[in-house]
Amino acid sequence: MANKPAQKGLNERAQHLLKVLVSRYIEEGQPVGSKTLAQSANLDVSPATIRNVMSELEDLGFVESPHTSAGRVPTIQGYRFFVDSLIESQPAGHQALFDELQAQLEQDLNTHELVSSVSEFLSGVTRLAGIVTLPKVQQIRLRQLEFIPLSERRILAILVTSEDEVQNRILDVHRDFTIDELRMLSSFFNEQFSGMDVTQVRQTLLGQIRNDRDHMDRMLNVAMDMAESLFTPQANDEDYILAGQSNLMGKDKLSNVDKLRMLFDAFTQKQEVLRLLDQCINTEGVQIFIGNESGYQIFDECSVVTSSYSIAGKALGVLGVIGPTRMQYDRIIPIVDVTAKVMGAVLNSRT
Amino acid sequence: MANKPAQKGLNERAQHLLKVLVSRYIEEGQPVGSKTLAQSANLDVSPATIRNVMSELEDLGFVESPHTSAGRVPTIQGYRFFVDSLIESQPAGHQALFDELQAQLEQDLNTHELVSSVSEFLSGVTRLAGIVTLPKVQQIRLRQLEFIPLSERRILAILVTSEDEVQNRILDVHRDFTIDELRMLSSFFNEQFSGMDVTQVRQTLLGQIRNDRDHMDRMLNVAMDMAESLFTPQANDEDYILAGQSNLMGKDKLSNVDKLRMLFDAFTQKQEVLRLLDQCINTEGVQIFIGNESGYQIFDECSVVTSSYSIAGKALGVLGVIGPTRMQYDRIIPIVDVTAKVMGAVLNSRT
DNA sequence: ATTAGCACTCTATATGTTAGAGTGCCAGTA
DNA sequence: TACTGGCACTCTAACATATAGAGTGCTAAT
Repeated sequence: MANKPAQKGLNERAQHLLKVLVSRYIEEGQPVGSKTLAQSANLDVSPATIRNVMSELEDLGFVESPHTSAGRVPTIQGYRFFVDSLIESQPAGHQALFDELQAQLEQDLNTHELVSSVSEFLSGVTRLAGIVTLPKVQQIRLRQLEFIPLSERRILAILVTSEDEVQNRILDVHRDFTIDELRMLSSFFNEQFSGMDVTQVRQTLLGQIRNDRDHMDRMLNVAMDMAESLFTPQANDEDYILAGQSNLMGKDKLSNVDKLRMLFDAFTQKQEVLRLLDQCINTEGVQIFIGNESGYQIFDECSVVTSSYSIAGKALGVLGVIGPTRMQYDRIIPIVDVTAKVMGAVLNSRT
Repeated sequence: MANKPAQKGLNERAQHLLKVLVSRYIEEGQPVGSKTLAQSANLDVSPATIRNVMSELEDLGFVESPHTSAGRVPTIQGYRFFVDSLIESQPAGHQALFDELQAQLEQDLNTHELVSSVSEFLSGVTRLAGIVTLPKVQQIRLRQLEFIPLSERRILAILVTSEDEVQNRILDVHRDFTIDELRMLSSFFNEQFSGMDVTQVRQTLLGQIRNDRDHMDRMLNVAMDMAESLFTPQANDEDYILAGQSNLMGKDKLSNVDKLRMLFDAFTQKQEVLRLLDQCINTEGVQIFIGNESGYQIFDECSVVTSSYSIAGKALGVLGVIGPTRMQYDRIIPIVDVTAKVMGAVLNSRT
């Protein structure tokens, strides 16, 4: 009566055993046998019974055996079930650590430094690779815009954002501008758009163009053209900062040179990694990709644990850690979770 | 009469044999035995004779034996002698490659992109890690300087250099400045210093301060203060761009995980690597560090081949490759050499 | 449903054995 | 004196073989 199959033919005992098995394997890195398991799980059953259960679990695809006499190892599906249903995350015991992080971040850092700090924090605490994307520029507010003439037909545009971050872009334009003209332009922009976030600016611009472009004077028309190229998102908006990648060296499966090399190359190329991270940005809470679940071959032997960080409810970027599939999920998950929250809080407080 | 000891007791035949031995070892990666060597060197002597010579070479510290029956391997001293006296560098056969490089660099790249391109070129052609320092800012000419007020007591200074490179620095100042004041300041600076290189600017400033600071009006005094913090070299002047570090993975001795990991960490920390590179900047021609010669433990199993690149005779930075001690010096050395020259030429042509 | 018992499988480890490569030295030769 | 052939010696890498231990799956008994 009590031991009815709980879900998908996995009764409570089987779940408990799976949990203990995965935990032990994560700790030891060795296949777990029936005898060991019988001792670890406080179940008062014999190894033979365990063996029967293991056989079930193997049929269902949660564990597998490297070879005949070698105990069992969790499969990706096994990890997945473990992470989804069996884990009880320690509600972040490391309060002191996070206080320290927060204190550090509240110093006068620019965005780049802040992102680096967080990435290094993640890598340091987890002893894995930490990764943090730069905040999406579109969602950052414009504070100031200035133009400086460089040479004939080249203008340097300087955007100062609410984060004290400065961006430079060189514009190639169709004709010369006098200094006065440039001054007019910049004060026009500053009056109109200062304080708006970049997406808003873009939308406003597009709206104006549609409505009454014909009625505007030539000067304004020029301004519109400029602004368009200025507020078009640029490739370098999409970037991340990685820390502690060397932590991945010599980690069981990853000690395979070729695998590791492909992974490191992917970190340098960035696009593939970015595509994966982009998938996470609009997801609430912690997201986990185990092994090939991500769909990217490079991460075959890896797991990626991410969470998005946000300001005023708007997700600005993604952070997380990358490590071997055999990682301490129960410890890592709350760390990533809380780190994202701390980062969001710090970003919010400096608005 | 002909076979007199040439130098340090190394007669011509011994030198020839050392050369063949090192070449073969670089190619094959296997200890070279007397029989093999007797065949490879066209000397018409028996293996027994070779053995006698090897014994000498071993006494002198040019070769060593991993174990009793394993042939000989060059020592660091052996490589050194090989590189200094025995090598005949192929005078850069790869003309086509360099033409391609030059063409690529002559596109409209900013400094950062240019440096990256060169680093990737080096890594691609040599299949080792390429490294290129950013040009020392001090030796770059100032083109334009602008100030933008950010908030009370904070001013954004923008330096545009002759390379179309833009640098931002935020200045914390003691009092507020009106926009007009800032305008005055910037036009003053531009009149005085535009076209000078940053070192010159600094020197001029120091001179003026010494001479007649008291006689200047308050405004100029302020300007001087600003300029001082503005033209003080900053830490980020010292930086490099590394490419193809993953090429170092799985390279004989470097397959040792711990060694490789230390090396990768050093690349991330940068300071140690930078200190080594800095030593090279004022050296004419190609410089080579073999194994522990560099004095840095991290490079124990590595060789570093560098050359400085310069503009109008002034060395601006250093480029080179990093690889295992067992690298094809005869091929690598001219590549590094010519690359430095091409880079210098390109930088020169865009003045 | 659970278990003890047993035969079976597979790995990891140790132990030999052997072939080959290479050396160093000695005595002979030009 | 400079070279060489010959030989005993050493060491490694590769292969074969044996053994202990871990763990399984099945069966028959509870």
